[in-house]
Amino acid sequence: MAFPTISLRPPYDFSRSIRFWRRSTGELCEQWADGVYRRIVTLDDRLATLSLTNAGTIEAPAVAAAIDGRAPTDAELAQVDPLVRRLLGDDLDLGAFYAVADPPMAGLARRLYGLRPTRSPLWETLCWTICGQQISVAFAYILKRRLVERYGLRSTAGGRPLFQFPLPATLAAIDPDELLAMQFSRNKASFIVGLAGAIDHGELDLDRVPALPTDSAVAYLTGFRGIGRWTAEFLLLRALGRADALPANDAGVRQGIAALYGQRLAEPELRAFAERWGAWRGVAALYLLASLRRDE
DNA sequence: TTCCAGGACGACA
DNA sequence: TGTCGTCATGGA
Repeated sequence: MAFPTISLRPPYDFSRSIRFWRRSTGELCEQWADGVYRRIVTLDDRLATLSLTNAGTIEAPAVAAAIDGRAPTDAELAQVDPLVRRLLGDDLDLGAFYAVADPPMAGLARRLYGLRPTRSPLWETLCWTICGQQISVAFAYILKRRLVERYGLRSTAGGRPLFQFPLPATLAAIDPDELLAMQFSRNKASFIVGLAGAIDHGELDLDRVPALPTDSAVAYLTGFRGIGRWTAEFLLLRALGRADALPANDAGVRQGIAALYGQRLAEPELRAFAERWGAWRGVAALYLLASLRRDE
């Protein structure tokens, strides 16, 4: 069956970009198997499974899109096109980043040529980031998986389970003690249930975040309990692809700089160091994180 | 055993 | 305003 293709901004390495955030095979809200990326999306207020496969090259990138395993209708395609572009970060001009990279970063960019990490929904990413506060990534994946399995909406795609991340209203209604039993810390349980409630009550409006400049978005988000500066910056980088959002307190970013530049920097020094990348400091942070992975 | 992971918060000076 | 203790778990 032929699926419509969506042309993307070059350079773009689909496979490398999809793999970037996937550091666990236990991820339930997205799938990457047999060259197909799948995620539950909302079209016309109904849930559907979006499938993407590579249909181009790094210099002429394109993806083929399917909805629920079939070709999307014209009306669906009109919604899928911008959704896919947001998901794959098509607005990010890697060529412009590569042009401002200093020699070590330029070397890293050559190694990771075409990497433009996939984005994920704000609420899901916010919860994931809170799961990841302070603990190892591996354990954070375990926490997220438990949350999704218990409270998410299960479906099946490609013969495997695929979940919609639990809605704020669902998590707002639970007793935080339920999360303690799943090995969430008291703080994490309180943060997630509290933020879910803030969204459910209209106090926290994640929909307004994309329209805010990065500094304003950080200020807005850190006004809520459980969201510190690292969480806000990491969220903006991962969920919205904000090129200038630098999670300077990130252990991985610090490691990446130590490995690439031989300097172990604390947060204030790291922010000053990152000024060399200007408005691309967030993308540089992503490349630093990628540089630490054995499979890259 | 100790330290460190993709930190945040509250108490305290 | 800046520092410190605490929270939680697992791997090195």
